Amino acid sequence: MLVYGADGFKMARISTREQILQEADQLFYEGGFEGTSFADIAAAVGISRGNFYYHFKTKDEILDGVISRRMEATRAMLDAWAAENDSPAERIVSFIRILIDNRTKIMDFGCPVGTLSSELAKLDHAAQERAADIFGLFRDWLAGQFRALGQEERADELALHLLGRSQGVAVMATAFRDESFVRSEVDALEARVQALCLAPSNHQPEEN
Amino acid sequence: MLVYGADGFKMARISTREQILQEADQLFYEGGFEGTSFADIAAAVGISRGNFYYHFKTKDEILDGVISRRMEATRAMLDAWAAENDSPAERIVSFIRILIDNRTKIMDFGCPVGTLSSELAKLDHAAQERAADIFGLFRDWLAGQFRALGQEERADELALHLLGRSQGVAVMATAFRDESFVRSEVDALEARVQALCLAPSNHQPEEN
DNA sequence: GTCTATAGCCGGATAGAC
DNA sequence: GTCTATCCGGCTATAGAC
Repeated sequence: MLVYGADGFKMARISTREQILQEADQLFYEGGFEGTSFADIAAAVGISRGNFYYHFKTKDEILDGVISRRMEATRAMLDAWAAENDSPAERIVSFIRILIDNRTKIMDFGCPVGTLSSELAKLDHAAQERAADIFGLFRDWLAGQFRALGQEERADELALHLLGRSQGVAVMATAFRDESFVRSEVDALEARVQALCLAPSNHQPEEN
Repeated sequence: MLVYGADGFKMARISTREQILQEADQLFYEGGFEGTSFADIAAAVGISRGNFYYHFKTKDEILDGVISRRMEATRAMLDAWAAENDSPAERIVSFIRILIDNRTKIMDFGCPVGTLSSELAKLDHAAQERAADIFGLFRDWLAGQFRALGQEERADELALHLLGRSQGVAVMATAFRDESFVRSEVDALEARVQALCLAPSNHQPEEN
């Protein structure tokens, strides 16, 4: 399928399959997996439902593709954060800042990873584990940064804690549709990372 | 509808309406609102689908009833915690402990309040605000306890923080199906409350 | 690769007998 | 209050023409 630029001139060749995954990714985020129908995706892409099945046999196949796509995107984002920042503390702060950068969407739809994982858990869906693997990427990457900060022993614990904190922020921001809580928690988390920097060898006090 | 006890003798009269709400409450928690059909609820109650509509005209009406039911249950639980414990610190610890007491269900289905609120947000459902009001009950009650602990200024902030932490724990526990993280976070939160007790007048250090 | 047409099922919702 | 029977629409999925 050909996709034309805004000037109607420059054009890029994006495979229909890729376009389906792109739209499905967004729709699954904004409307949930169950809440999104084939018709919704087909309409967003601009193809017929019939054509759809040429590319994906079942809805689960699309979900699988969407999760793979998110895994790839996550890896790329983590690599970029590592490349853009020299210190592990700055890298961790890059992670924390996604809460600020994406606050509007988070208030409307929550965290893409957390909400998908929770929905699939309730559906008792086989792909729930794969969805949680996206959390695994963040967890391992964050643990690596904490190790580089000198937190050898507690690296994984700190990574899980930070992931959990960010999930809590996302859920509360969605529930109350309030961004002031996002900001105060982000400030507290950033202060925490700074404190770990200054005294890396033992347990750290934390303000919130 | 008559409900017989295990001995087949003693019996209690529970209205069908109440029984529907009871089953719907559990099914919405375990399978999600969208994931639960009228047929599911009717089967759980043991009535026909047709009979159903005598009690509730629409699915949204059931949701409304379930939320009201949860509000009532929450108020009763908060009152009980207040009655059972003399100190505000012990009351707050009662709240924290629900993560331990319900850990098995939380690992399977997450937090009933958080997951419902997130699902309704994605569905852009009118009842999302009412679902968040359940959080509001916890928020206000916790803030009251923090005020009693001498945290006049930061009472609401601390309440929101604690609510968010518990939501983060629930999401991570569901994603990784791991309860060790639940325990370590609960320990950290309890220690935090103790610290607030000992030095109530200023910002508190926190271990996690 | 893309379309139209359609099968077959299941969802919410209604009518009316008992 | 409870039932059976039924409508209608949307859903996933398939068949086959172009």
